[in-house]
Formats: sequence, C-alpha cells, structure tokens
Amino acid sequence: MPQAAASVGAVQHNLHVRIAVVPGGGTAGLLARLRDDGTAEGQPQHVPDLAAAIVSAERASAVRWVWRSSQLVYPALLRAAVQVARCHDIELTGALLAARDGPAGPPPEPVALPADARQPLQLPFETGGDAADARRHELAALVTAHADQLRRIGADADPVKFGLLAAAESAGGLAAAEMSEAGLPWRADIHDQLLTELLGPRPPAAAGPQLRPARLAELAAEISAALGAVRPVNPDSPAQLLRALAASGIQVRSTRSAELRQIDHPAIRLLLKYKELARLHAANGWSWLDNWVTDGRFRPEYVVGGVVSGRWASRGGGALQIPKLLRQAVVADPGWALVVADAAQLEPRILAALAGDGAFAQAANSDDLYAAVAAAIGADRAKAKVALLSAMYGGTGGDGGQSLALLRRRFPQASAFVESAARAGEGGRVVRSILGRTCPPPSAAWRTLTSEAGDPEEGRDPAAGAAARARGRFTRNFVVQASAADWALVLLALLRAQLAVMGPAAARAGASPVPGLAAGRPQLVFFQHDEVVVHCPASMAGRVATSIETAAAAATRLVFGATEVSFPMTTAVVSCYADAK
DNA sequence: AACAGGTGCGCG
DNA sequence: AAAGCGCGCACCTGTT
Repeated sequence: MPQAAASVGAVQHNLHVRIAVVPGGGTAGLLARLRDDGTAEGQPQHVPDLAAAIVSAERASAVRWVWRSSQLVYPALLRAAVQVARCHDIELTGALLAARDGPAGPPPEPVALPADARQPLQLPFETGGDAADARRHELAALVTAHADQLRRIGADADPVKFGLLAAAESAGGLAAAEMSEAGLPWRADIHDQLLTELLGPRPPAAAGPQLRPARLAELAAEISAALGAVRPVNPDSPAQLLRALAASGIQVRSTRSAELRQIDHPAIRLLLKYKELARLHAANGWSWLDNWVTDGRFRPEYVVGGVVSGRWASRGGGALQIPKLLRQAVVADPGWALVVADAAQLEPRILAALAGDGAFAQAANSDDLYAAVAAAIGADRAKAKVALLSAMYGGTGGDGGQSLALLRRRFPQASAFVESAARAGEGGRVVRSILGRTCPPPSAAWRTLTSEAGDPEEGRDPAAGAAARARGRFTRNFVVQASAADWALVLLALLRAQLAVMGPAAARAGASPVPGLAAGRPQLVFFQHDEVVVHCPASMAGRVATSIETAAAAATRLVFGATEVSFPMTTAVVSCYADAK
C-alpha cells in the first residue's frame, strides 16, 4: 500500500530535503537549505510570506523542516492553514540527546535567540536592521545546533533507532500542535446537564466561588450530622475529617477513599459520595467548562515528552485525566464520527517483544495475553494479571506471590529482563528504552544516601535500601513504560502521515469543523498514552480504522523488527466517546 | 497575599 | 479492590 510506504518516511530521519526555518518580521521568514551533513547550502533566503514558501516547498518535494521548536513556530502556521509533513524539532531532539549524554556529555549548543523569540510571527512589521540581524544570527545558530544534533544521533550505539526516536518525537510535536488547534469535540450543554443532574443547579457567580452546589452542601451537612459533630465538619479538610471520624469511633490512618471503603458506616457512605461529587465539581465542574471549552472544542496544551518515560503530559485542563464519566460530552459533529482506538494490554506485550522470551512472546501472540499467561502458569486470569503487573512494576505480589514465582520459572528471560533493569537502577545506573530514550540519573542526594560503605542489607541507614529499591522499581518500570511510549509515538507519527494524505471527503459530508485545518479531512483529536481518537467525516471512518491497523503493524516492525508478538488495537467507530468499549 | 508541602484522586 | 510505575491539579494548612 503506497500510503503506508509514504507514511513510514515520516519517521525516517534521513530521507528528505532539510530546510532550516526562522520565522519573524510579520509574515516573513528566513530559510536555509541544508546539505546531508547539515551545513547550509548557499545563502539564506529571505521570504516575505513564510506560509506560502512552506506550502510551495512541500508541494515541490519531501521536506523536513528544521526549526527550534514546533511549539513556538507551528501554531501560527496552523492558524494560517499550513500543515507540514515532517520536521526536526531542535528542542525536543536536544532533550533526548541531553538525557542520553548527561551533564558530562557534549555541552548543548543553545540556539541564541533575541528576547522576542518566544512570540514568533508576532511582530507586525519589519522593524529594521537589528531584528533582521538577530534573525540571521538565529538561523546560523540553528544550523549549527542541527548539524551538531545530526552528528550526535549518528554517534549513538544504534543510530537508526535513535534517529527514529528523534523523528517520531518531532512528529509528536507537530501532532500535538495540530491536536490543540483542532480541539476535542466537546458538548458543553451535555456536560452542564450532567453537572446539574449530579450536583444541582450551578451556583450563581455572585454567591462567590466558595459556595457549594446544593447537592454537595446537603451531603456535607448530612456527614456532620451522621458523625454527631457539634460544629460543621468540612469534608474537604483531611485534618478536620480525621478528628471528627476519631471522635465518633472510626479509626483510620488516612481519609483516602480506598481506606474508607473498608468501613461500613452511614457517615462513610455519605462521605464517599461527597468525595466523588466534590472531585467532579473541583476538577471538571463549571469553571473548568468556562476555562477550557470554547466553540464546542476542548483545547488542551500537550507537553510532548513531558514525562521522563516519553509519555506526553499536559498543561492546564488536566487533558490526560478527563474522567471517563465525561466522555459522554465528547460527541462527533453532525455527519462526522469518532474513531477511538487503544492498544490492548500494551505494556506486557512490549515486555514480551523486548525480552525475546519465546514462551512469553507466544503468549503475547494471543488476543488475550493475560488469559494465555494464566494458562501457561496454571493460575486463574486475575492472579496471572496481578503477578504480571507486579513483575513489571516491582510489586511484592501480595497473595499473588506464588503466581509471581511460577511466572519467573515459566518465563525466565522476560523475568531476567526486568530484574536486570531493576539491578541497574539500584546500582545508580541509567537504562534506555527500545529506541534509546534514557532515564534520568539518580540525584546527588540519592548517591549520598546509598553510597555509604557496608553491606547493602545491614548496618546502615535503612532509608538507603529503601531508596535503592525505589529506584530499582523506577528503572524496572521505565524500560517497559518508555518502550511502550516509543511504540505509541511511532504509531501516532505514522497514523498522522496516513491521515494527511487522505483526500478530503466529498463536499457534502459537511463543512470542516476546524477553520484553518484542511476541510473535510480526518483529524487526530486526542492521544492518551496508548489510545488515539480521530474525528473524521463518517464516510471515512472505515478507512481511518484501517489506517490505525496499518500504523500499528508498521510501528511494531519499525520498533521491534521481526517479532512474534502482536499488538492488537481495540477500535470503535462511534459518535460519542463514551460508547467506545 | 503569596507560596510550599501534604493530601487526595482522576487518567494510563 | 489494590498493588507496583508514571503524571496534573485542587484544596487545606502553616509559613512568610
């Protein structure tokens, strides 16, 4: 399928014409064509209309745009309805290299920037020689930094994989900006109705932000009464609550829901209900709606590589912690559909592919990995799942300890793989993901604590052993979580490329819901670790679903080469997000 | 009034 | 049901 072949190019970092870009001076910009070694070819070119220059260069050939940061440069282009196929993001790639090389590594060569560089394309008019000079210097610094990064990628122990990581991370930066621009379809009316049903009518703003909605006020009063408290207890205050619970004979160490659920008491039932509703009100109530949803779209800001493992984080709006309840408010536009796909049981499958454990890979070739593992060790599915998660996260196994032992015996190589990562972490070493993302080194405080002489298990600060084991759990998990993030990122990059070459649906499928982005085209609108959501004309949903399958298979091949392990996607075409599985 | 740290809970 | 890992955010409380 030519489409798939084209999309693989999206994450191969060395196949395209590279052009360095410095925007600035109103709609203008400065361009420099680069040779394979990253040096500039000829003189920098000043273009009065950067957006137009980018569009025409993209039409002429396959370009990888080299710029400081998609986060800075790309939103303005998107608002001008310009999408690019691929880029080299200096900041994101620099972070990957810095994590790999550490403080002792080559000094990062920062791109020297004028003070106004954080607002690209904002200056309405060319302001004369000084600004133009600054941009020429910025371009020179950019070209130098890029050449340095290419050299350092090439010097990696596995330059192909690390180059793939840099390309995928850069593609992630483009996808993140596009997703923020497109926004997740969000029906404020449905959200508001849900809040009103659960909490009571929205308190008038004049009453002040501290006023509880009716249902919460009612529950708070009932909790105080049920605890026989003389003065009203604020259920939002763990300290007050702990005292009031103790006074009525309820002994708990904390006020966590998990602990309270063990207790059978009328006040506790009310309290658990209060906590659930208060959380909804505080985190995703009317003020969230006011702040984050406009024109029927939720537009969060994603932080690509914001988690050390390479997962994305988000800034504001809690985009990656949207409660499942509120998926009811995520509804496709009329005539459009949501294609929701998540990678089933991703992390244990990743471990299977990483560890090269034949028996485990065979189990991971099943649609239900946990069931296959259960059959292999002769335990029930629930126990097998707990044991497997314990093996990946460093848990003690609890009452699943026996299953954990069976797991070690039946899948020795997979066990050894995570154990070895744990030992590395305990010893203060760093570990890397399959594509070469590197975990942070231990802090100076950790080194001081753990480096005291003596037997690791006795005769020293017990906190040292605890700290070493905690780091072991971190690195044990890192190799799996970060490799899963690698795989998901490559999938995202490939999918994005496939969607971009899908022609727009027939005009009558409806107008684009996103002015500025190509009309009638499928749009990525959400990415949450191992799950993607595409908003597309309903007539294209089948093709989008197929693209996701194709992208998953291609990602597996690029990241792991030939492997027996399968990575099935659970895909649903729905009009409401809540209806997906 | 602003800030830091602790607590708690949503998501994967 | 939580447990092991990774996050962001809101609220409370004590301090500056």
